[in-house]
Amino acid sequence: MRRRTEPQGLTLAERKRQLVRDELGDAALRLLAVRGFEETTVDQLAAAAGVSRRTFFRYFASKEDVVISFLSLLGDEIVAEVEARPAAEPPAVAIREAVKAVAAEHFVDNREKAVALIRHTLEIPALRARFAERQDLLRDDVAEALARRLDLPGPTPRLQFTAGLGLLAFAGALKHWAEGGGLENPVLILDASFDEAGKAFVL
Amino acid sequence: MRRRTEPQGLTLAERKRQLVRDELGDAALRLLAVRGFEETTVDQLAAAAGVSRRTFFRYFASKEDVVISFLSLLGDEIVAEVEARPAAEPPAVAIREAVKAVAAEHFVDNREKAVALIRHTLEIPALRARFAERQDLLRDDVAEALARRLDLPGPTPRLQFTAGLGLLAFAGALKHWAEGGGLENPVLILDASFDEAGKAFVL
DNA sequence: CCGTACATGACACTGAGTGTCAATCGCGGC
DNA sequence: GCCGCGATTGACACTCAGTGTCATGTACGG
Repeated sequence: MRRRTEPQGLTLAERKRQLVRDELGDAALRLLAVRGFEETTVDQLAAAAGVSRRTFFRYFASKEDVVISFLSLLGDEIVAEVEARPAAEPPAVAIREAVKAVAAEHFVDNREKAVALIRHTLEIPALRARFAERQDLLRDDVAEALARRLDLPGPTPRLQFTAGLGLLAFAGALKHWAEGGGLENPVLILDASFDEAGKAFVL
Repeated sequence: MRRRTEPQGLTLAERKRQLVRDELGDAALRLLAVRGFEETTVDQLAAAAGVSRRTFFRYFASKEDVVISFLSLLGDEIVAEVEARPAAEPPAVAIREAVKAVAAEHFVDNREKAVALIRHTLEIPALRARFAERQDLLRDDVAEALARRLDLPGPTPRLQFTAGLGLLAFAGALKHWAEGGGLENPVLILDASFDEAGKAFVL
C-alpha cells in the first residue's frame, strides 16, 4: 500500500478511497495514450488499476467519467466562486473573475495532466459529447448562482445567456491553452477569450 | 443505378424508406408518452413500428436519434441558410436571420409534433445530453459557414462565439416556445431571445 | 425472364452499466 | 483481546445498446 502525504481531517477510509480514485484516473490516462478511448474497455481500465470491473463503476458513473471528472470538478468550483463574488459586481464580471480564479488555482501546478486531459476531451468524440453535456448542466447551475447573488428567485433568460457565453469563453480559452501546451498564462488567455466573447453579437 | 427517373423525383424505395422512418418516429413518440424514455427498449420501438430490432438501427444510429433527428435536421438547414445570407450582412445578423427563417418554415405546420419533441428533449436527461452534443458540433459547422461567407480560411474565435451565442439564443427560444405550447409566434420569440442574448455581457 | 442492387430479418457477439450477495476489512465498544 | 457494525470489495448474473455477418426476399433495369 503506497502512501503519499498524510493530510489531517481525513479518515483512513477516505484517503484510501481517494487513492483508488487517483490510481484509476492515472491508469485511464496511461491507457488512453497508448490505445484509443473506444478501444480501451472498462475491464482493462480496472485491471490496470488493480481493482475489479464492478469497483470501477463504484468510483465513476461511466467510462467517460474517468476523464471528465476533473473538468467536472472545476465546474463545481466555478459555481462556488461565482457565489462568493461581491454582490455589487455585474453578472458578466462575476462569471469572468470566478473562472479566472479557478483557472489560476488549478492550471499552474497540474499543467501536464490538465493539458493531456483537455486534449483528449476535445479530440475524442465520445468525451467531447460528455463535456458538452456537462457544460449544459453547469450552465443552469451558474445561472442560478448568478441569480442567487442578486437575490432573485430564479435565473432570468439574460442570466442564462451570461452563464452560457461565459462558459463558452471558458471552453474556448481551455482549448487555446491546451493547444499551446499549457505554456501560456491561463489568466491572460481567459481575459482575451472573454473580450472576444463580448463582441460575439457586436455588428 | 436507379436515379431520379421517377415522377416526383422520388423512387418507390425512397418513399418507402421515408415511410418506415416516419413510422418509427411516430411509434417512438407514442411509446415515450406512455412509458418513459429509459423504460422503453429499442426492441419495443421496433416492434411498435413493425420492423426488426436490426432494422431500427439501419434508420437511426441510436435510441436517442429517433427523437433528436428532427432537431438535428434543423441544424443542417440553419447552416445552409447561414451560407445563403448576403455577404454584406454582419455575422450576428446572418445567424439571427438564418435561424428565424428555419423556424418560420418548420414551426408553423408541425406545431404539435415539434412541441412534443422539444419538451421530451429538454426534460429527459439522456435526450438533453444528446441535444447538447449536437449543439456543440453544430456550433463548429455554423462558425465555419460564417467564415466561408466572409471568404476566411477558417472560423475566428469571435465567429465561434457568434455561432455559440446564436445557438444559445435559438435553444432558449425553442424552450420558451415549447413551454408555451407552441402558440406564440416563433419569430417574435426568437427576436426577443436574440435581443436578450446580445446583452449577455453588457454590464 | 433474369441478374443485380438493396432492404430486411435472424443470429451471434462485444461491451457498458446495474443488482445482488457473500467475504473481508477497519474501527469503536465491551 | 474479542466482537459486532458498517463500509468496501469481488464474483456472478443479468439487461440492453449497438455492430457484423449472412441468407432470404423483392423491386427494378435490361
